[in-house]
Amino acid sequence: MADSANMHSSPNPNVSTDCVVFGFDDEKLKVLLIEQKNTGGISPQLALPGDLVLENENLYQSATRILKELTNLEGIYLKQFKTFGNPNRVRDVKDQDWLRTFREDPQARVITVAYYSLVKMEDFAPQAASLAGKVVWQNVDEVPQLAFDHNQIFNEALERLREEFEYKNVGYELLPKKFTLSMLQKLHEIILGVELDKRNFRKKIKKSDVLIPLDEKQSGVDHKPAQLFRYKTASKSSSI
Amino acid sequence: MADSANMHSSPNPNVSTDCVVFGFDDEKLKVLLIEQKNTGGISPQLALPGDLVLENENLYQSATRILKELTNLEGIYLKQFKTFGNPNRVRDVKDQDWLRTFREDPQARVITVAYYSLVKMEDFAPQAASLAGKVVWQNVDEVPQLAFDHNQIFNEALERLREEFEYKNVGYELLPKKFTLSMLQKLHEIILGVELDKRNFRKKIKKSDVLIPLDEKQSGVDHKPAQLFRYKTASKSSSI
DNA sequence: AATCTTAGTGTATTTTTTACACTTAGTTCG
DNA sequence: CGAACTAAGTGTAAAAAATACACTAAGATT
Repeated sequence: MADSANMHSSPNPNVSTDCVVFGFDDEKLKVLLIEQKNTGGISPQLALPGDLVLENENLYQSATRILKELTNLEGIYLKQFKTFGNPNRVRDVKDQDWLRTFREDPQARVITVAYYSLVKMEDFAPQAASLAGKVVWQNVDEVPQLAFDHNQIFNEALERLREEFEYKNVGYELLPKKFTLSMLQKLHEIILGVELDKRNFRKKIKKSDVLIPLDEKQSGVDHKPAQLFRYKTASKSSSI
Repeated sequence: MADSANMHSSPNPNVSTDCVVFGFDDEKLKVLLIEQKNTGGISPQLALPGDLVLENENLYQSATRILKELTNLEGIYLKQFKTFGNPNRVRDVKDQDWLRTFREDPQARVITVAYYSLVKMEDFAPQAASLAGKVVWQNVDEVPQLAFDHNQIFNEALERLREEFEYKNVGYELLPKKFTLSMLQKLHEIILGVELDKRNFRKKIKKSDVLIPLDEKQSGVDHKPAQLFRYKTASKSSSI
């Protein structure tokens, strides 16, 4: 089947993973993007962090490795949400291979498995590395045109993130280990774009029974420190 | 990076799609499986219908094409739900290549994009074709050991199907065009494994406002014919 | 005309969700 | 060291949603 173009090329597609990392501070929901290293004067294209899957890693390992390599972020729970595989989603784009360390087969299409995540921005300080010249936190409502079909991937990730917060009523493994109820509430407000009542929110969370109170309080704040919580680890095997 | 094994093999993975087609009659929820053509006497292995993605089709096209080729089912809405890519999920298995028309690179791993669907069994009559020797509707609570990691894929599909019915309260594009409220209720009961109250069910559906009553009634029944409905087509572009 | 089968409908009770305001613990500043 | 500041933490009443429950209606079959 199909002996196309160059000699040693197989028809097998390249497979990559892309990460849509959402970050929140006390104001806005943002998304982590990377920027090309040496832009020759012209406006640099932004993209989601992503790269090809290696031969001996599973998809989740690939996503975490690549995120670490490009942005130095580690210890983040990533959730697979969709695989994008239009035949021309990457192949057509000529001069944007800076986003991939190495196209195994430059003739072949690229199918990408997309993951998303959510982090508190102040707990993580991404640093550009490898092929990324720069990393930026971009407001989700001000995302410019991205490389490839990354706008589509981003949009679907945002949609899924919001669904996750509406149906299940908490963002499960998507948060740092320890957090306060106010942080959690703020998060819901930012993501869903609504204001919530403090007492009702706490009632609901309590009843849903997904949090465990820790023997520990917030520190380093100039007011009454809040109780810290963590999620009950249902610990879904996230290794595929 | 990795110049492994045989000469013309690239490290690019094979990519396939697998379909978990759920069927319901008035009793049970079933899943469509295929069986090897010429089993040499020994017990034949069952598997989900699936095969490699071709060079110039997108993933959704691939899934529908393969489903048609193997089981002759057509016009079914398929929903992508997860991609499975453990490095050894298929490579290790020796004698089961009957499930793939042609392994582009027999050395390389196989990453599979999984879809699920739901059909009313009487509206569709699957027929084995191509490499499938036989197709069977298997009760979801009596699924035997399947090829590869297909049990895992099946289990996750079932989980997702049930979630879909709990959170959104209807199975959107997953059903045939026209149906009665009793059919829809029966479906919910079968999928969720519970009994529902007729009046309350109708109240809820009515309020959720996802159905449109048609100018048409059921025919061919020996009792009062029921009103037919269809879904409001939000018509999500399902082409990727 | 009588019988059979599933369609189709309303109300009272319980549970869940919402709206709403004050006290408490710790920090900072004078 | 006390006063003032800041966010944490808590309960109750009203509204809305979910549940439990049983009969009449329409068409087909005898």
